[in-house]
Amino acid sequence: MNMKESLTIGKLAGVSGVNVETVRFYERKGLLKQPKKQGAFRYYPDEYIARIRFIKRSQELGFTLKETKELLDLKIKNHAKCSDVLSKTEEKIAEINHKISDLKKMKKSLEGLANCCVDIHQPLSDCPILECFMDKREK
Amino acid sequence: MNMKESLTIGKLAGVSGVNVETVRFYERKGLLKQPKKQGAFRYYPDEYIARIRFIKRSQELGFTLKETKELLDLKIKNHAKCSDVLSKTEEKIAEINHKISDLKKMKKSLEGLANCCVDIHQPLSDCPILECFMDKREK
DNA sequence: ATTGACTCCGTACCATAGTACGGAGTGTAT
DNA sequence: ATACACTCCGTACTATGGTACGGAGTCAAT
Repeated sequence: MNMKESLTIGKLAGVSGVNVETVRFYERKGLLKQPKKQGAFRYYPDEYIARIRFIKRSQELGFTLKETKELLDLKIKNHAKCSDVLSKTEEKIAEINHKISDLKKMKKSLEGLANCCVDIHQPLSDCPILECFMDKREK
Repeated sequence: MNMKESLTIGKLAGVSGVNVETVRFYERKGLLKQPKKQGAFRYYPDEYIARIRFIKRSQELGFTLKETKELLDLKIKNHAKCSDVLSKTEEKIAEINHKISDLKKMKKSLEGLANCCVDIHQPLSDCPILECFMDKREK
């Protein structure tokens, strides 16, 4: 086996930007499946890199490991179970839309604050971000 | 003091959707400041409700408590320190933009999956979401 | 064939974000 | 005035998401 091309756990962790122990942890949690061992060690296919990066980013976007696993498990195996996948997928899309919408509200609120810094004449509430998820009517 | 109108810790927690202990925890962490006690108990102004809700939602959007505190602390006290606030605010806005952009990528990827369920003739990769943060060129 | 870096695996530890507990005190309703 | 729910505070425990450790085994280069 050519050591330079094969992806051992250490190299996988290195290029994915995580710790070796984290890879093992994800395996235990079922987010990564352990590849068949060739001899005593495991060698990983390249797509594990994208998988690990997805996991990290998904967490930064507010999904737990459990939710991230659900996202990664969304795939069609046969068309019989398609409706299951479809409903779960649509649920996740709705959740994502809600996140995007709330992030946009936070952003607007922060932009208001920034404007106020630029233009001294802008009025500003004490802590503008506080109100960002409130309905216009409630303000 | 009129018990029905004053916001004790239990009522605050109740309407904010968190545990009493969580309110105390946030106080210890500096996310909420302890209001002056009237007698032996604390009574909270109404804006604490919005504050706690903001904290919860901010976490669901992938911000840690520390980052959430930074967001809540973004406010202008005097125009001298405006440039500090401005640069931090712009940093946060950039972070939010990045989140929105990645969530949109996830969403597109899931929409592709959903389409594939609807239209049996759509081609589909094994786990479409895996590639969602990749550059078009890399695919 | 030996060295040195790496893997394996179990287990223990860590930080973050809460949650629970329990005894003492307090507020208010009856 | 007494009952009862609620507050206060410190401390201990929990779940999630990792990190660290250590002894044994392995790979591949010299």
